[in-house]
Amino acid sequence: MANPKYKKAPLVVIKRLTKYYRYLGDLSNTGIERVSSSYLSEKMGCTASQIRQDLNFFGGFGQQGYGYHVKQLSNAIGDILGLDRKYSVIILGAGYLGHALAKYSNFSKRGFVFTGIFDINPDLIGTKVGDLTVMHTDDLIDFCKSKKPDIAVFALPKTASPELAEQLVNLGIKGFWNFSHMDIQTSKNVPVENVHLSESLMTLAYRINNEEDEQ
Amino acid sequence: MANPKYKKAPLVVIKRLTKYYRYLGDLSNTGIERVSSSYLSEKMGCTASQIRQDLNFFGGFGQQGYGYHVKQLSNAIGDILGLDRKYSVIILGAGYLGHALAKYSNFSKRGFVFTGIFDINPDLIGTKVGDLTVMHTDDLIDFCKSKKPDIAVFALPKTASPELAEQLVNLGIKGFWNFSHMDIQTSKNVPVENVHLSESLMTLAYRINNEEDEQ
DNA sequence: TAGATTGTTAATCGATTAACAATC
DNA sequence: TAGATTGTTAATCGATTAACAATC
Repeated sequence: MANPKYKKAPLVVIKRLTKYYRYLGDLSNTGIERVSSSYLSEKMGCTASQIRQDLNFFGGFGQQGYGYHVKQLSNAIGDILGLDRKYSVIILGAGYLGHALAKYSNFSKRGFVFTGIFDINPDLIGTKVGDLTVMHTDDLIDFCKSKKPDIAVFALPKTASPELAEQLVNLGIKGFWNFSHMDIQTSKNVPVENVHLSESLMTLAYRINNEEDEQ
Repeated sequence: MANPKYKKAPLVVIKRLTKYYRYLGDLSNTGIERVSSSYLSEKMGCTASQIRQDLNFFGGFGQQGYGYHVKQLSNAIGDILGLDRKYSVIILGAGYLGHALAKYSNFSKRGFVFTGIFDINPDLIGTKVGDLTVMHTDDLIDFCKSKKPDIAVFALPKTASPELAEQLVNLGIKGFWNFSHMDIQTSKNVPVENVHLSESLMTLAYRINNEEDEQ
């Protein structure tokens, strides 16, 4: 499944790749065709050396004396990240967070297509979220069997049952995007990307109290 | 403003501290009084050595032969993170994301109190979000002058004006929690915690394609 | 050609892990 | 006391930066 053209990179590199991808998209939108590692490094607040090191890990995308071709590089990074295919995504939890994610158009632009949204709250079942209709969680298994989604989003406020993740993996879910408090663990080694909002906010609190006046 | 009891730590350590805090809270809720670094490390999937190293950075919270007192340690970490005070938080953007954040009760439990929510959409002005009433962004400056909030959340779908952040800093905002695409830069060195959801989702895509079968 | 900028190696820096003495 | 587990130092590992030769 991995793009055999590129060797596997450490996660720190990948996280930075997603940032480069965003900046390159911005540059492309403003019509800029070429960019140097030093220009990008200044914009992004990192070292030019790091950018070149990161990119060179996957092969030579640049040209001496010229720099990098913005669109070409952007496409290459897209390929590395796996954005050259589509992902069917289901959302578990049709609260405000589920809504926010389902309606955020940037995701679909990158190939993430929301195909189902589920909840247990009877007031929500049948209501519309964009193009989708909220389904009952009882229908989740049947849905997965027939539609084979790739990614499951845990947008539930509280902890879901731990067995649910295991069940979903057996139904073919290949990755989890987890906004819930719960830790997701499955017998198969399926990747889980956690977005722990409280942890992010607490980090901000620390920084507010400890970074001021710093340059 | 920083808690003078504790020296300033690298951000990687702080991020882990927030995780320890979460796990300790869980342990505390299930009535467990003491915990060892090795037990915690197994639960969390890290090394016991790292936990001890992290905690020892701030001083000796444990006791040889016994381990750590859960509540005591949790409180100490809370103090380090700055959760021993209250933060007044305003939300910019009353869409689904703004709603989700405002209504998430876990934040207020940790001292983050939402005091205002703003939008430019006339259909939203005056509507209720929990206890709050959505205000027009035109009223933002007056609000800040009188209420002096600490944290501003950028929950806008698109990019806001870059000058807005600068203006908010001059009005006393001490930190930003940024969900928008935009990079927030201000003349004063005010901390910005970014939650770039697309980057997180793209990382998941990479991992789906490159981690499978791994143990 | 000269200038610019990459690709790439080597040096540095910081973070993680291992190990064990201290001590409850 | 003996056992358990921290506190802490030293060793290892990995990531970042600096430097410069290669080359467009």
